[in-house]
Amino acid sequence: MPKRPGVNQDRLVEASLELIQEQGEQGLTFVALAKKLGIKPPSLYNHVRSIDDLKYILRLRGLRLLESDLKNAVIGRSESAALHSLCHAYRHFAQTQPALYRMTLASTEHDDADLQAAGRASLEVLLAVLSGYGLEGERALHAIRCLRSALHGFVSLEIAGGFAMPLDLDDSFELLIRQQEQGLRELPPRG
Amino acid sequence: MPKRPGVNQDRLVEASLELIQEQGEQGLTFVALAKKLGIKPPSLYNHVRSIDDLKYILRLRGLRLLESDLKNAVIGRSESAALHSLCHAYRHFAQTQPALYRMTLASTEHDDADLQAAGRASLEVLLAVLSGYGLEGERALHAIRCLRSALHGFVSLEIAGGFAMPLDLDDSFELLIRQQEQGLRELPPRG
DNA sequence: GTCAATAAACTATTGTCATTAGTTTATAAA
DNA sequence: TTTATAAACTAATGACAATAGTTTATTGAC
Repeated sequence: MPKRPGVNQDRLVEASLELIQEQGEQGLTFVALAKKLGIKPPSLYNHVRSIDDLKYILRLRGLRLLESDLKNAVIGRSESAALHSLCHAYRHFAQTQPALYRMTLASTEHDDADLQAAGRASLEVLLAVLSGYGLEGERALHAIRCLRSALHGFVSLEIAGGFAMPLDLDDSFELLIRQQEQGLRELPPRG
Repeated sequence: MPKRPGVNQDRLVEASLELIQEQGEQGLTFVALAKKLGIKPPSLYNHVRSIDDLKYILRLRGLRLLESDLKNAVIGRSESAALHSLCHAYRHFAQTQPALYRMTLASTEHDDADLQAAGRASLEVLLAVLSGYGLEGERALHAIRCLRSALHGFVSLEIAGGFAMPLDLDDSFELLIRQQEQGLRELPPRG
């Protein structure tokens, strides 16, 4: 029973993604969004509860897109091939949608169940890859934290312009992957 | 020739740090800041050019504090001891001043020379530690990028609440350090 | 086809910001 | 004591999110 089939939440999210793609997260305002959709700002409240609600929706969307990309990257691959493909997919996601990536990883008090579930889904993909290295249980979870840290750290520094030295970024990233793989093959002893 | 020795830029920065410590970056407004200082918002423009200018100043302050902490952490230490101490200092900084850490690493179009210099200073500390591992030149720079990525990734995920699994974070961080050290001792071959 | 229900748009308004312009005040030096 | 000026002030503007209340268009029942 849709009454006026103009704007719906999907179109709203789509337009929001375009906005942050063009102007970054700070370009995402109800004024700009309404203009892009051809309606007045207050009408947006028929589709989202608030601008924070909209950002939450985008965050969730980002997490799910990322998980989808990661899953596609490892399909039909295992061990080293899977790891490399996954790492490149992760970086590619952040490079092509930097604003969405930033929002996805933004901290929030809104620790929602859906949000956690979406995050856990990506974790499952990593776990599957690590099982190919014979890692399971707590050891695997600790290892995943290290891998996630390296990936997130690299791509967030990269899209923030944090790597200033005139040195090939692809080379650095390849080294990072090799180091991670080495860390998985021979988990260093305590000490 | 100070005319009215009330608020100056140092007190302003100090109050700003308290504000973001208490309420996060979004709690940093000229209204709140002026109230904390006992003046009216427009008076703040006698000490900073804009709120973005203030955030730039805080970013710079954060970078310099971080560098100072890192430097102190490695003084009188070398190789493994230096690396461990440095990593823990890095994490400690982010844990105790999460909002400032977040701002420090925030992306900016304001790619200022002072900002770059401050960032490079921390890099020098890392370089000094790596030289103890026999790493120099481009190899050292690539290795630094990996180390920075791991550190930044871990602490930013940690302060964002990104590690949801019920698993000791200190243990994960220790593993991360050991993996990084292993990566430095035996730089993995290409392929 | 008419009409009631309602989703989705609208107008008008409020409150919170950052920011600017112009004015007053207090201090330091002459 | 006077003067220059840094640093406060008042008043106002414009962007934004958000709310209240109103209108409009479409759907579905009759």
